[in-house]
This record gives sequence, structure tokens and C-alpha cells, in this order.
Amino acid sequence: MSERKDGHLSEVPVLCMTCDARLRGVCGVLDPDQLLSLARTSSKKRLETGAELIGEAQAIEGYSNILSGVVKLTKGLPDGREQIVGLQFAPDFMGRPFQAESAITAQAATNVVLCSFPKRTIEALIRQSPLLEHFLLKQTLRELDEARDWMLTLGRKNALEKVASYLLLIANAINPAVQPDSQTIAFDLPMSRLEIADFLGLTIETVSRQLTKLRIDGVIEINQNRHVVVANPNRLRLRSGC
Amino acid sequence: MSERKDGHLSEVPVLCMTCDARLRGVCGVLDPDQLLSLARTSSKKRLETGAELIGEAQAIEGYSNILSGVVKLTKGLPDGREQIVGLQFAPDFMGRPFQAESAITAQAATNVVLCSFPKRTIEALIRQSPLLEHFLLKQTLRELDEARDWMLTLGRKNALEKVASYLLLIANAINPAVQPDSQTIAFDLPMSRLEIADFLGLTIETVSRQLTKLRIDGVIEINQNRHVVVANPNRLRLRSGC
DNA sequence: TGTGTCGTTTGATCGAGATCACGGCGGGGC
DNA sequence: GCCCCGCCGTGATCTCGATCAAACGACACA
Repeated sequence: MSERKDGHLSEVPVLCMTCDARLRGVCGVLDPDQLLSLARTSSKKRLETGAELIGEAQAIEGYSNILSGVVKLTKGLPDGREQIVGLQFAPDFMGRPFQAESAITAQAATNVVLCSFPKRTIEALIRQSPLLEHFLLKQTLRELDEARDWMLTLGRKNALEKVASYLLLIANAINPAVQPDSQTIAFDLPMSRLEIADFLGLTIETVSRQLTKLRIDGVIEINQNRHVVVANPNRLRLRSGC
Repeated sequence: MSERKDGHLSEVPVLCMTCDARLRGVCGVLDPDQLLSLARTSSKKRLETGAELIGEAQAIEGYSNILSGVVKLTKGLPDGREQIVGLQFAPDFMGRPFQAESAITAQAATNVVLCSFPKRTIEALIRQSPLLEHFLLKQTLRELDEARDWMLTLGRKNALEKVASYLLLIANAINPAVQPDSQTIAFDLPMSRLEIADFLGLTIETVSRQLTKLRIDGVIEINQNRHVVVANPNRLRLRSGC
């Protein structure tokens, strides 16, 4: 298994032979029998924006490969306050092994296509295949690193730095081909202002104002609310606090 | 391997035969040869409060079992702002497999005793022993859950809720014997006001004021700055936002 | 062409927590 | 004893982001 520069695994274990070309046949983690049993139980699903994959305290029924789109993981307080605690992009593998019920809500932030498997099948495979467990450990460690990075942002950055950090994060996640530092990047925001606010621990008004500030300062361009152009990513990095 | 109610593993793989009785000989994860090679390379270390185990961007040289004390994991911004992104208590296993250099700083928050092993030894063992990797996956998943819980606190709770949440977290971590919900608990804070502030994304003044508020409201007692008595944990829970 | 809704922006005001300032307490060295 | 220094508490003030309020643009639909 090789790694991309950003730490994502570029070759994920094949978890479904019916998945798209990028995932098909890449990895020798599973033997043909195992692949077959997976393929028999897997199913491709399309989710509309906003669809809930699983809610807090619900029983965990399966695991999924994200084939396209963005899934947000959220936690809420009883009074309705919400915090996004993680984002998952293709080709992430989603699921929480060894646990009966979910501690978080998973929801489609964009239209999402995923390939999902029953809990039992995956857990049986984990027991059989140390390589699969190794893969899961690496992905979990990466998610932990990302979560800790984000804790620094949530706890210690101001609103402008948070928004700048968010734009850089999305740019990297969506555009995995690593550019030289100062090259123009353009991308569509996969989330609404409310979702960005819930990710950053801010309100929509503050997010909007900081985006406007970055626009007026000439750091970014925004078209039709969602399309962002960053002429010089270094100027953005300067405003991200690190 | 069995789990305590709070999700910690009560029986960790033996990683050192010279460690204290609680850790010695508990687990069949490693075979006698492996144990022997570990014992040969392991060393017991005592660290004073404030001692740094590893710094950001430093090469990772080893792994450790915490035998006693509390270790804080921090990330900093270039201008000096700091955020604690994790706390580790005995008998946690500390280390970041599969990575050449550390993304965080690890520092003793109290006096700490640990049993440490060279990187090469542990990584060789991981390659040999799927059970050890399984153990690491479970611990990493637990740390990820804890990090995400804390992201909700950092992003969406106010100062009073943060301090109340912190007290509950410490009470549980230090006093792993699970009490009935409403029984009096008492413990020593393992961290200074500055460290608490760096954990909560607040300033020392705000931490101090919220502790005073809880004291005046009769929710907690504080003696000699560090010793805390919570007569009715439910009253604290009510103020923690969840 | 109006009319509704939803997501967003912008303006005005408020307030929680940061910042600045100072004083108290306790432990260690001499 | 005295002084010093690190940690802590508290008061006064300021500021950033929340809150409240209104309007705008895009789109759907009649």
C-alpha cells in the first residue's frame, strides 16, 4: 500500500468488486474468496444532500466506502447546538469497528455515492485479515491526527484564521493532486454556510463576514456562493495562523 | 482482553516484564520470546512535572507505557498560543506507529513514571503480532472518540460548561472505579490553571472565575487550589451542557 | 409577472470572555 | 526572620464574535 503526500492511502483495500475503477482490483489485502463474499453482500447506494446515514446512539448496521461526495460527522448537545467533528471524502472507508452503537451522526453533506457492507461481513474479515486491520489502524491514526489539528483550530484560532484554515483544508481534500505552494487553486465548497459554521464553532453571520473580508482583501474570489478561487494560496496560509 | 465500563482496556498487552504488578503477565498477546526481547530493551523512566517526552517535528524514538501520572499532548501556533489535544493516564500506551516524526508535543503534566521501548522493537512486534495491532486499533479508536467528544466541547460549549466538563472528565479518568451517579467524588487536579485553560481553549482568568462560580454555587469545594470535592456529581453534570 | 422560500449578506447592538492590572498566598533560598 | 518568585484570584475595561434585524439574490411555482 502506498501513501499520497497528504497521508491518505491512495490504494485502499478492495472492499467491493462492483465499486468504481479506482477501487477495483488495486490491493492484495483480501484473497479471492473474501472478495467474493464481500461482493455478494455489498450494495451501491446514492444519497441526496442531507440524508442521514446513521444517528447518535443508533445501532451500527454497516460500513461503507465513499465513492464520491462528502459525508459530515456531527455531535450535538441536548439544546440543539451542533459541532461537525469530522469530514469524510472519497475514497475514505467509513465505520466504527467493535462498537454496537454510534456516538455520532453521519450525514451526506453533498450528494453521495457509497458502497456499503453489512457489519458482520466486515467484522469477520477483520478477524481473518491482519492486513485489513493494519489498514484500519492507519486510517484511524490519520483521522486522529486530523481531529487533533482541528482541536487547535477550534480552541485557539480567531474567526478569520478559522475560515482561512477551513478553505485550505477543503482545497487539499478536494484537490488531492498536490500543487506547488503558490499555484492558483479553485474548488467548490461542499458545504453551506451553516455547515461551515458548525465545523468552525462559529455562527453563519461570522463565517459570511470573514469570507467577505477575505474577498475584499483580494485573497479569494467567490462566485455563486460556492465556487472559490484562490490566486495565491500562500496569502491564505498567512491568514490561517500557521 | 476485557474492557472496563469506560472503554479503557483493563488488561493491556504486557510490554515490559519489569513493569509494575498491574501490567505484568496479564495478557497473552505476546509469546515468551517476544516478551523477552521487549524486556531486554525496555527501560523504566521517572519524569518530573514539565519534562518533555517529545516535541513537535522531532523524530519519534520510542513508545511508552504510562505507569503513573498524567501526560499532556499539545499543539502550538507559531505565535505561542497552545492547545492541549489529549491527555494520557496510566495505563495508556503512548506512541504513534508508522510515522517518522511527531506532530505533537508530549509533556509530563505531573510526575510521571513510564516504561519505554525503542521504536524498532515495537514496530517489529506489531508486524509479527496481529493481536498487538488489534489492541492498538482499539486504543486509537477510543482516543478518536475522546478527541471528537472534546471537539464538541471546544466548539460549542461556553466557559462554565467547559470547566464543568473538564472536572467530570478528570474525575472519571483519575477514579476509574465507576461510582453510582450521585455519589460524592474527590480528586486532585493533575494540572495547573494555565494547563486547564490550554485544554479548554480559555484563559487562566476565565478558568479561575468559573471555578469560583461553581464553588459559590455550592457545586464543588476546592482546597489548596488542587483538591476538588464534588458532593453531587449530577449537579455538575447539569452544568456541563450534556 | 408577482410571490414564496431558502440561503446568504450586511447592519446595529449586546455580552461573554479576553486583556490589563494588581494583590494575596505559599514555598524555597539565604 | 526576610525576600523572591510562581501560581492563583479578582476587579476594571475592552473587543471580538453572538445576537437581533432587515434586505438581497436565486430559484420554484402559480
